Amino acid sequence: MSTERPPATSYDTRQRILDAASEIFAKEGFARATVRDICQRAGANIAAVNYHFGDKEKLYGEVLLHTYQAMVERHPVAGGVRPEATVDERFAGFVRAFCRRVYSAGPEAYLSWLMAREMVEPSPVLDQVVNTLVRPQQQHLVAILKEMLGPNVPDEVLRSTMGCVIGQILFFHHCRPVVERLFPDRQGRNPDPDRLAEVIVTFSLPGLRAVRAKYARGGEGR
Amino acid sequence: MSTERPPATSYDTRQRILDAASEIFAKEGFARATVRDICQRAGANIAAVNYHFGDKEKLYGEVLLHTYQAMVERHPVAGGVRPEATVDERFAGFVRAFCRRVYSAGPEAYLSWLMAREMVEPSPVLDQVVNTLVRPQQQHLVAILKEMLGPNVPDEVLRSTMGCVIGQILFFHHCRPVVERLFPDRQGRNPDPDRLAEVIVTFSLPGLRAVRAKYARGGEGR
DNA sequence: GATTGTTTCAAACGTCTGTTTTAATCAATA
DNA sequence: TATTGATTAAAACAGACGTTTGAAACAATC
Repeated sequence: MSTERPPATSYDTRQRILDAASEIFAKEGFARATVRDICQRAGANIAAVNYHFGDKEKLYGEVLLHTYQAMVERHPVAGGVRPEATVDERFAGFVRAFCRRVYSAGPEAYLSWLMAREMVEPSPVLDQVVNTLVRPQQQHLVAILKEMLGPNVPDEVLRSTMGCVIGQILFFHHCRPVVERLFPDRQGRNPDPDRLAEVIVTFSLPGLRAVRAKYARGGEGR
Repeated sequence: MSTERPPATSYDTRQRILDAASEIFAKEGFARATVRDICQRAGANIAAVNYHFGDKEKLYGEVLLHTYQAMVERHPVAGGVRPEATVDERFAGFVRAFCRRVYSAGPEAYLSWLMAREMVEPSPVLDQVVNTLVRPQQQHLVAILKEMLGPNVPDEVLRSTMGCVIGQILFFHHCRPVVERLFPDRQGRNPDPDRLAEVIVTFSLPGLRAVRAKYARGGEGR
């Protein structure tokens, strides 16, 4: 339409490369993914990556940022629960949204795979991803947890508790190869996000109350 | 001493390569680790890997199996708690032993790194590792959980609960790059295994009782 | 229609990797 | 001491990879 942005054809190749790259990076990882594969799937020439993105690493950076951004918009952190709801409900909303992110299927699952790989082979963009995209999520959860655990809980316990919650959510994703081999009958099937979220909430709420009770001093314990 | 085993020198190179390889595979991953680096660190010739192990992949397989085996012997699954102890104590022992395995330092940490990489890029030996080394650990935990959750709990819930427990333990290991960037003051420091285990037990016991209560029918509910 | 700047293309470059080769070295046997 | 088999060593091989090159194709401007 306007003359300010690059013409349609070039934008298309750029976008096609981004799409192909997000799939191949997610499935193969940065090292095993080849620019030849990416360009072939995108129907572009090998030189296109260097022309449009500079090099393989910058392409990867753009893929990771875009994919994470899209996922945050697709599954907002509150999980559809209004801020006026009870803490327990907001907690359940957070867990449900997170589970839906992690246990999606198809192209929506690419982010989970990319991030899992980042945990083992961090790339230069991870700093930016954490600071601009992960931190808001973490702050949302910590705010909820602070409300649930009371004002006296030390920061270290708050962090551990946060780890307990997120760890439960991520387990079946991060340990999938082991789970698949332990239970071959379940092979290839993702856990149902909402049912998993329900189990995690059932499991966590009493634990959170126990932690609160442990640190409730000064007339807080009922 | 005896003439039956290979002479000392050759055994030494073989062992030196194994040691060097476990470090480099753990730190760099299978793909980024080069046989040149491994042989240089082992003080051996490049051809030694192929001579003693066949190829890079077989060397890796032996490294993973040996490392896992050593860790199982170093931190037995019961965590020093006797079988006559209460379920809660045995549960705490399991969690503590697992935490100590995952959050060791130095060469003892190699297994955690190797396994974390396996979760993202499974190798052919993973089948054997899971079946011969992981499964006994899992069965030990499941036996404890069955005792804690009662007979009526469905297998799927049992599995989810197991995931909740292991997920909590693994979080700070599997998500270390994110945790480091969220809390730069904690950078480089592993969580203290025993304190983390304590938090996880405190957090989990009430959750486990809640799950038990949920599935306690037929005169079980008090 | 000529010109300019952008985008595509095929081919090649240079590097790094796992592996193989072939000869040298070593230890033990006869 | 001569011989045999196992081990080490240096060098080269063959393939894959990210990147670059230089020309061709294209679109927009004058």
